[in-house]
Amino acid sequence: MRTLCEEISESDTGKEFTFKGWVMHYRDHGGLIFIDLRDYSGILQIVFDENIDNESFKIAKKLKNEYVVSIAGTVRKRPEGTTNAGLKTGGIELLAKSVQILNACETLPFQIDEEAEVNEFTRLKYRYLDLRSKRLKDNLIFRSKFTYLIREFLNNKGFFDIETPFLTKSTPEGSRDFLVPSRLNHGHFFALPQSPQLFKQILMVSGFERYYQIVRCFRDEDLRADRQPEFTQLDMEMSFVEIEDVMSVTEELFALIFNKLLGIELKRPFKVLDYDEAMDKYGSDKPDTRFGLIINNLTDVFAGSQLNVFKDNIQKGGVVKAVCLPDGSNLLSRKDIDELLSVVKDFGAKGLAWTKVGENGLFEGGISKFISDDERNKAVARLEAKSGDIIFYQSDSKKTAENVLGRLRLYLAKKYRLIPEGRFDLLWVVNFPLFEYSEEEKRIVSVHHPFTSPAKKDLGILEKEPLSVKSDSYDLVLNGEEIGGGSIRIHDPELQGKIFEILSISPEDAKLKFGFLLDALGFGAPPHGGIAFGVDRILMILRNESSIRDVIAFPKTQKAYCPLSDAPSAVKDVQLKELGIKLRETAGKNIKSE
RNA sequence: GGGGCUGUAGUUCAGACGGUUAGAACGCCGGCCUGUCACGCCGGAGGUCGCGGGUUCGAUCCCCGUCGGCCCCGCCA
Repeated sequence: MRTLCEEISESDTGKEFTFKGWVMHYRDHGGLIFIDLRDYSGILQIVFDENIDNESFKIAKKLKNEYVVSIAGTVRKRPEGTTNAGLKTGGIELLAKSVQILNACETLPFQIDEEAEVNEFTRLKYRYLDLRSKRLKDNLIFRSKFTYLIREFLNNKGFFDIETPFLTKSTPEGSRDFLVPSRLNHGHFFALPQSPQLFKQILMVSGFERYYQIVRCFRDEDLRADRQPEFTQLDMEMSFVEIEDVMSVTEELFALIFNKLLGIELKRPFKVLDYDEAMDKYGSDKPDTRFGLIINNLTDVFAGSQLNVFKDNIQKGGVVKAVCLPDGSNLLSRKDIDELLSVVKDFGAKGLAWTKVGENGLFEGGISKFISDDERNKAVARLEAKSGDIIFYQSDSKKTAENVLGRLRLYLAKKYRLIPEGRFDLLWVVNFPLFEYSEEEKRIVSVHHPFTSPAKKDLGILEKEPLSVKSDSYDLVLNGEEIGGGSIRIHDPELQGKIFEILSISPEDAKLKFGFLLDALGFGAPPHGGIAFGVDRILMILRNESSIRDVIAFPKTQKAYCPLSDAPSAVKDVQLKELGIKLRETAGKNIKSE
């Protein structure tokens, strides 16, 4: 019978127990040895005393860090003055009566729970050791509780957990597919799903009405701190619903998660921001609303500006927008301001105009001498600027000005620590455009995906003004990260056909690529809609981590390589032969073995 | 595809104008220690300075290339 380290307490004093786990710390005092024993529940101090049990004491002498042991003994209160407030079991200890070494451990490539940050490649190579650390272990246990809570909630709400294929069809829109060659159909390939989108819609046609899945998705794109080639989505779909129904279930779910896992009561309903307003005020479709630095439009104020960069741009139809950094005069030296210029140039800005706000709201430095009293008073009023602030201006196309200022406000907030810690800002962004024009492809493309329903009110202008059409889609944003998105889908094959037409996807192509969904829509598809959440990203934010790698058990490096398993790797020629595959000459250069 | 930072002992980091034997801390090995908890004290081992080439009398340091790691842009419906 085995007991866990943190299962016992002072009330167990005098009782005998057996513990099994790892030697976390080893402190040899000559005639007395302490070890901190770690199991998945926590830590317990064990004492070996040569005068009390010489047999086990001799074995204890051989123990080293991370040895696996089984130790039996008696629980006792620690002598006065030797308790450890830092440990949950710090008031007690186990006096060992017998000990058995279950397994030894080689010298560690890095210290577990070491405060200094160990090179991530080494940590990934020995991931099993890194996962012994409290931080990563707690993250994964949290993840398990998180997914359990979701399943419990959705099952109670009448959702069915239904699996969809991993070996599926490559689809043209969206991200690059991971391909899997078919041995039985040479020259044909499966694709791993970017998401179960088409299948969950088909499940609605089948009449399940409420579906969910916590499912792996695959996208062969470049990696980032918040992007892995395989990641986990909470995928949901419902029949006979409107936007409000999807939002309502989502909000209830998130309220539950925050309440049960973080002890935080979320305010409901969540804030809802129009896409246009998000772009206008935050320069982003995933605004971080934890801090100010709101972008303001000053185009009307500077319509008659004597500053040519402002005047000419406005005449061309551009905008002048600005953010005000409170106390910026103190925070930034002249050199800092100069450095900001190169920062915003990286963001795509042509320049960076600025003014300091001095006494009585008068402007100093930068472009102040080109600004009239009237322009200044209006700008100060609109930005609610106070003396000591700095105002940064962008005069450019609406798109560029908003993008630059949106990124500038994030940059400034991070650099000058304006983001309050421990705060969670959840909000919806709605009324996205249905389409946008792709310069690269020289055609109209979907902002969300081609099955997203246009907003009812815009159906009349669908063909005349497609770029003005809004969609019935919604994104959920947490602390400036997009953590989920979804839409009401098109369930009318005729409307779906029109959308493909606008996207310049021919009926033949549409049939080839999505034919099975289009067929299904023709057999009594109910109105339906859904949403999908990035599980890893949510966990990253809830756990206050800076990378999703820290909430994934076995993540990959930025080159999509797994140092633990050495994947991907070359395969034997016979394997390729079976698949009917011959490598191109250029592919051979990087092959290391076999 | 592009930009930035980076690679020195098992780990985290120093290092020098280009010049004897490349240092520290932690870890590891050995010894001492009965109340520690990142125990302490004494001693010891441990280095292809990522890899390849070049310049040089001499390169860990300078130059070129290459491989890897992290962050970002593009990309990610």
